[in-house]
Formats: sequence, C-alpha cells, structure tokens
Amino acid sequence: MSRKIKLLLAEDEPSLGQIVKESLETRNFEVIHALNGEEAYELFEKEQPEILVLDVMMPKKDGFTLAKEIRQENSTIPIIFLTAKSQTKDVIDGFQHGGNDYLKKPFSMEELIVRVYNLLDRVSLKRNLEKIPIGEFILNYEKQKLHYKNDTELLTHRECELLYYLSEKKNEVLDRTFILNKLWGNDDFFNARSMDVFISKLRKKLKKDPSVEIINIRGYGYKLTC
Amino acid sequence: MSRKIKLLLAEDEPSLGQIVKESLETRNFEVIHALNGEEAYELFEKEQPEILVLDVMMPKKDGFTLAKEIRQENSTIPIIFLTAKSQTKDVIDGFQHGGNDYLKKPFSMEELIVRVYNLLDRVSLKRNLEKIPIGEFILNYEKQKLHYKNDTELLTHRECELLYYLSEKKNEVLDRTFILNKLWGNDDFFNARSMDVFISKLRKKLKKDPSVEIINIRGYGYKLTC
DNA sequence: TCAATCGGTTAACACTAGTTAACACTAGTT
DNA sequence: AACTAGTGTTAACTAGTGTTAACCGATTGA
Repeated sequence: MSRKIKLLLAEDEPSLGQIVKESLETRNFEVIHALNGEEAYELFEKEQPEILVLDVMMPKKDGFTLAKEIRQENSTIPIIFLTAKSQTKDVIDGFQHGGNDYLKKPFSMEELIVRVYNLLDRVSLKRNLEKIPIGEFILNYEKQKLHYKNDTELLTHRECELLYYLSEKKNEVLDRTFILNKLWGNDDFFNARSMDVFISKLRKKLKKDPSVEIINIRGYGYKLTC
Repeated sequence: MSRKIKLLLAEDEPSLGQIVKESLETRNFEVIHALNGEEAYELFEKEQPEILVLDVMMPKKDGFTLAKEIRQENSTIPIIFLTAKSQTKDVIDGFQHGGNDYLKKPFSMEELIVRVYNLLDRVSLKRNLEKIPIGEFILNYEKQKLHYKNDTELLTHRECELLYYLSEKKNEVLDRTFILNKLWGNDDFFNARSMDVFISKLRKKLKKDPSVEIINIRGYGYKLTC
C-alpha cells in the first residue's frame, strides 16, 4: 500500500466536516481537521500537509485570508476552496490559478476526490501496485495485465477499467449506468452496445477459470462472481 | 442482486445532505432527499420508503412533528433522527422507542449505516455465499445456479430471486403480495400474472425431485415443501 | 350447481443482451 | 507518406429474458 497523503481540511460545519473527513480517510488520506481559520493555520505549521481543502466562510479567519498567509510560506501547495453558492465569480477567479481550485457547495465526494488527485497529479494513486485476485486470476491494474498461473494476458485500457470496476464489487451487482457514465461518460444506446462487446471480450478472457463468471442481471447490471 | 432499499432522507443543509445521500447510494440504497419537513411528508406519501432519516431541526416542519404525522399513517416504519448537540436528552427520549433511534451530529457514516441495518433487521447484509439445499437440489444464489446430482441448470435472475425467497421460508407459507412487492415493486394484476408464469417455470425445473413441490395456498401464497 | 375468481400453462411478443465481424481511428514505424 | 498493429465503435445477426395474452382447470361461495 502506498503512503498516506496528509490533507488539511478546514471546515467549521461539524457535520459536514466529519463526513468529508471520514470519506477521505476511507480513501486512504490522513486528514487533519481544523474547525476555523486560525486553528487551520496552526495545524498547517505543525503538520505540514501536502494539500489543503479550505472552506471559504469560516469563523475567526476566512479561507481566502488564510490562503494568502499560507501562500507566503509555501507558494506551491495545492489549495481547494469550498465555496458557498452565493460567492461571486470574480472573487473566486482571483484565486483560480497556480495550485488552486474550487468547489461549490453542495459538492459530491467524487468531485472533491477528482480535484484532489488532479492537483496532486497522482491520478492512479489508489489503484497503485494493487494485485487484485479474481478467482485464479490476478489483475494488475497498473500494468493492465491479467495473470493466470503462468500465463499473462495484456488487457486494453477499457477492458482493464471495466474489469477493475467489476472486481471492486465482487459478488455484488455493478450498475450498468454507473459503468457507462464512469467509463464512457454517458449511457446512450451506442455506448451500451460498446460495453456489451467488452463484457463479451472479458468473459472470453476469464474462461480459463470456470469459477469466475460475469453474470448479467437484466435491467440492472453485472455481477462478477468467483 | 438484493433489491435496493428505499430510504427517505430529510436534511436541510445541502452540503451535508448531498454527501450523506451519496454515501448511502454507494452502499446500494435508493435515497429520496427532502430539503424540509413539508417536502419530506409529501415524498413519504409518494415514494413509500422503507426507512426514514430525519433531521430534527428543519425549516417549515421539524423532524419530531413530521415523525408524529407519519406515525399516524404508519406505526412501524423505522425512523432515525439526526439531532444537534444542543438537543436536550429528555426530548429525544420521548422518541426513543419502537422503531426509532437517533444520532447526534456530527456523526460518521458508519454509525448511520449500523443504525439503519439494525432497525431494518437485516443481519444478513452480504447474502449467503452458501449453498442452499432444496430436497435433492442445491441452490447457489450467487451464481444463479440450481444443481441436481451432476446436472447444473442456469436460472434467470428472477427465477433465482423467487426460489431464494421460497427457500428462506421452506415449509412455510410465503405471502403472494410480499413476493410481488419485493421482486416486482408492486402487486398489481399484471405482475401477479407474471409471477404465476415464474412459479410455473420453477415447478418445471424442480420436477426432477418429486419430493420438492411448490404448493399454492389460495389467496395467501406459496409453500415450498421438501 | 353454477358463476366468479384464482391460479396454471403455454405461446407470442417486446425488449435486452451476446457474439462476431467490419470499420474507423490512432499511434508507432519505416 | 505509406504501412502496420492495436484499440474501440458500429452494425448485423442471434440468443435470452420477462411480460402479456389467451385459454383452461380448480376451488369457492352464493
């Protein structure tokens, strides 16, 4: 497993802060949670995080002011601002450069994660170096390779992504539209047919171990069993 | 596939609501999100969720008032209250009974999930990887397969679900409307006829072992005997 | 006993998914 | 620029699944 990334989260709403913290932790971040701007600055000094996620509206010191101060010490650390809907665009634009990005509330964790990884430029962090067992097979996501005993088969990027998502939900149903949106961007007719083709290809490649199957659940999606 | 559980979430803070919704969705819930007490009541009527998660402090109608109204229509539906730290214990205690539970903000998703499952009384979250014996047959729910001696028959998803529910209540009567609501979503005429067809198909497949029978109890449902 | 209702069975149908091959496009190579 | 290999999309055909319809028998209550 790769090293945890230390992230400073400054968010004063306790409920939201707690859940964002937890979600990031399950994704293998080490989260330092500050409840206001001043505390955030102290924790930044003390903990030296790699990336900051700052709520703009906070008691004691707002996110922008905090960012200016931190930038004097560290001009490269990536910062993501969490802004309220009411925030005017031009104020945000003033901070839209360098290692900065922003996210309007309400946001989804997926959006936050994507931005975090983009700024860290470590897109494939979570999938790093993982050897995923699928029955007798071993999937190496990084190398797009599928091992079976002494054989190794190369997977294309699409095949690999698809199998990876299936393997994440082993023995559970993976939603059709979820895959389509995730991998193809939308779930229109043609993409759906394209996916069918890939399912077909994967089944062929997974035939070596008869205990591994991709089962269709009509109208819902697929289930990888092993 | 294990059908999605419909859950009504009433939470007025948009950021928190969005993230709780998303987290529940990744755990395979169907989440109906209401932004205030009135909307929550309307959605409760319309969507008929299985469980409610209500913020206590909400605009237009607070969680407790809402719960009282809903309890008049449905005295058994599980309700989880999300309470602020300031909420006094005795007020909460007034609602601590029956299918109720509460959770202090800030809470973690894990805590919420545990309470949801507790109230739903679904211990068997991950469905049996186990092989279910039905007379001389063995049902493998995961793989949708029905084994008989050396033969293996593939079941469709519907067949498998239906047989699974029957096998859970072996030698007991399984309610018609229960199956219909569980598998088809509602118990209208057409779905009922559709189910008849599936019962018919299953009987055909179960013929190999004459000791296994699906017996109809007119007006009530079916009994799988073996 | 007879109509009414419920459930059983079969087949037709509509729709979804599976498979294969042809095609278009990209990137790398000569 | 031409050639090649690899990848993903589109198309055409086939197979599988669940719903609807039609017809029938069984059970029930008036």
